[in-house]
Amino acid sequence: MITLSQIRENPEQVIQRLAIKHIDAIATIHQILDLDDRKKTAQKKLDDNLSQSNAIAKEIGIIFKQGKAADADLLKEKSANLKNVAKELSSEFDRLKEELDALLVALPNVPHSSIKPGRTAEDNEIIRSSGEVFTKEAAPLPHWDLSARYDLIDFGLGSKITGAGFPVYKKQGARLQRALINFFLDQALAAGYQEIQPPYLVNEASAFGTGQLPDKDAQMYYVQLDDLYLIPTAEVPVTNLYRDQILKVDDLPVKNVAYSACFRREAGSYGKDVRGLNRLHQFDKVEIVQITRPEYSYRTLEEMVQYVTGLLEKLELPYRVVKLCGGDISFASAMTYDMEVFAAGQQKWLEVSSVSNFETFQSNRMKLRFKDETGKTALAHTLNGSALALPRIVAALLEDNQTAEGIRIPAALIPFTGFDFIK
RNA sequence: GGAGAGAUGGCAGAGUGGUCGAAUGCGGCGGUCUUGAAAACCGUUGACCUCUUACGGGGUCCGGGGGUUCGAAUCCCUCUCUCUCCGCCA
Repeated sequence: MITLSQIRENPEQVIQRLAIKHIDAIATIHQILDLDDRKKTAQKKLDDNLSQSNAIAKEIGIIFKQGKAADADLLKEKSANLKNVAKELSSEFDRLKEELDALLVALPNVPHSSIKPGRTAEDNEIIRSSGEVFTKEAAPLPHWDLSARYDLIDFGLGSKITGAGFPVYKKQGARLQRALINFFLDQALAAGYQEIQPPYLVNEASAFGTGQLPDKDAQMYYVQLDDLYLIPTAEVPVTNLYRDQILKVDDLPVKNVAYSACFRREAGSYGKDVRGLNRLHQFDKVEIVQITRPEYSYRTLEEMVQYVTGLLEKLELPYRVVKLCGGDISFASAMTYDMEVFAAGQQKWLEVSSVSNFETFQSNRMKLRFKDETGKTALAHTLNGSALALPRIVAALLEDNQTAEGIRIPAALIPFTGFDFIK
């Protein structure tokens, strides 16, 4: 969530930036400032009251030690009166604090100054494209036809044992999937990331920390019996590893990579690009997470984009880098780049990675701080990105490398698959 | 799932209901000594909120929440987590 000091220091700027995300925050921001003032006043009153009570308690302690217990009665009465007042002051303070927090938690992150105020994905800015979009076949097939032809993925079987959106990978399809996971992890390791294997279920505090709660609770599967959420991305457990921590400067940057299955309910998205692997309830993803000092976070963001496009180049996939506009950027993000690959069979660009800088939005929620060389503590910046999401990569690999004889495997992947052709 | 024990500062580990934000040790930081380092010695070392231009105050925090009391790290209730034993089991 946005920090109070951010709002106090420059409320106009916060309002203007939120307008880029198409949020009219004028009333809310003024309400926040007003509540904050009232909260402070209430706190001062309460603190003064408690201070008096503390003094009296100490005095009574001394009297007791001197063995003059009877003399304490008057003070006791005085203290009791103070306590009655304190109760009211305290509940007033709590009420204001709750009201204030509720407003703060509901506000999305302030976008970076460079973010353009577009409405939809149509308005996103294409930063760069990798060369030509190739189509070797005259009439390339979509991956769902290819995976049926070569028996790689069985959607019907997944529906039978679970439901729609839970495909079963088979034979070379399953091996390709495993090869990609290993390839991505090895690449990340070589780039200096530390490997993590996180839990796939998280508690409420974790889901809140990265911003899934309370905003996107309909997106997560919830296990009611144990009050746990299935992770929609490894970002949630891997970032929350550092919740309530004060890191040393030497610990930064934290660079973690994790493979995990991801679970998304995708409520409300039925009928929209849901064919084949395009949108699933369960999918595999390798995620990179970084925690940096504020002054380095945007450099890190660019570096992460470079890293991800490097992967796409090794996979020989045509891609483009898209910078999201205000209307398309997520609740928690200050800046996001999407990487898209071209799937020849569908003649469509598919989003395979989303790399974001959250600045202090997540770290403020989870109290993730670092102590600089002068001994001052400050909120760290958090970033993450898919590197990469498997299903759409598989879709593009199948569609873009199809030939009449079968499907070619890119050279970089062959050591991991153990085969160079799908027949 | 059943029975028991526990949760204190970066770590280890004391703590009688009263001046305890908390002994002590280790670690960290600064200094003395040294050509330099180590050792030794001395000092210092939590987070958050808030008042004040400043100097400097006040408040909260001993796993979370609630209660008893003039006063709680210490007593009571409750939740969570950890450990030990038993049961079940990949």
